[in-house]
Amino acid sequence: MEKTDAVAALGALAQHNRLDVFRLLVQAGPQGMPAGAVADALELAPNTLTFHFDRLRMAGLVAARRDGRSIIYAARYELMNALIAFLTENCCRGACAPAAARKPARKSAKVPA
Amino acid sequence: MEKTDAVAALGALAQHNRLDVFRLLVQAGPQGMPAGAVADALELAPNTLTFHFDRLRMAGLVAARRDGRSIIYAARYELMNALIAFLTENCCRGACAPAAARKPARKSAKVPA
DNA sequence: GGTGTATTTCAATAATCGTTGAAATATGGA
DNA sequence: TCCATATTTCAACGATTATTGAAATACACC
Repeated sequence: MEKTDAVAALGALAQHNRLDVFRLLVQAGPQGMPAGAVADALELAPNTLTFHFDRLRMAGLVAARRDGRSIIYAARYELMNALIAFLTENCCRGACAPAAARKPARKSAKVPA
Repeated sequence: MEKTDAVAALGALAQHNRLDVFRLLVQAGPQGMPAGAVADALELAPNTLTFHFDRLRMAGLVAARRDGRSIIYAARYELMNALIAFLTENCCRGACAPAAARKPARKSAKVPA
């Protein structure tokens, strides 16, 4: 991951509403959630939410697909893991060794339900 | 870690110069680096650097101590690890299980040199 | 085609952010 | 005390950000 991408991802997450949105999607799992459901859950105006979705999407943290009238947003775990790897990979000049100990989250996973 | 703290930490890292500063300190290890050395390494004006140090410090990502005329800044690995834990701990409703697999970086470590 | 729902676009606004320059403060040494 | 170095404070500026309201677009159903 490039530094510019990391700054973009960090900036996208560095806002209360967007962090809420992202964590909601992270918890929703790979199948994602319709925009309207996110709006209801977080009590955000639909246009405000579009603005935040855009920023998350441009940072690569979220993917969108249409399903009928709804647009389904889903977290992109790959990018979250890349960001975490970027933050830890140059740690301590080897004085502490967390990067190797970390296993990235699977890109996608079977949903229990 | 509270959401507000996470937003503060993410916001502190979401800027090119600050991300450079933080990563430089992360790589410098627990003993830290004088402000002037950081300014030289990144070619930043001293007052600009103070501004960024302040933001990193207020976010808890960096600690400062005086040594003679210099002020030594050091990364706070504990907070970096707390942030990573916060981002991953609610992941996927258990669909992927990265949080348990991650070991935090040690708070401080002996420096090889 | 027409209606209702879901989401996005656009324009406007206040608030915050990053950088600069000049001046101030703090420390160590002669 | 006086001087040089290291860092911080302050005021100002243009740029970006988050939110709002009104209008537009996209789709499904009748």
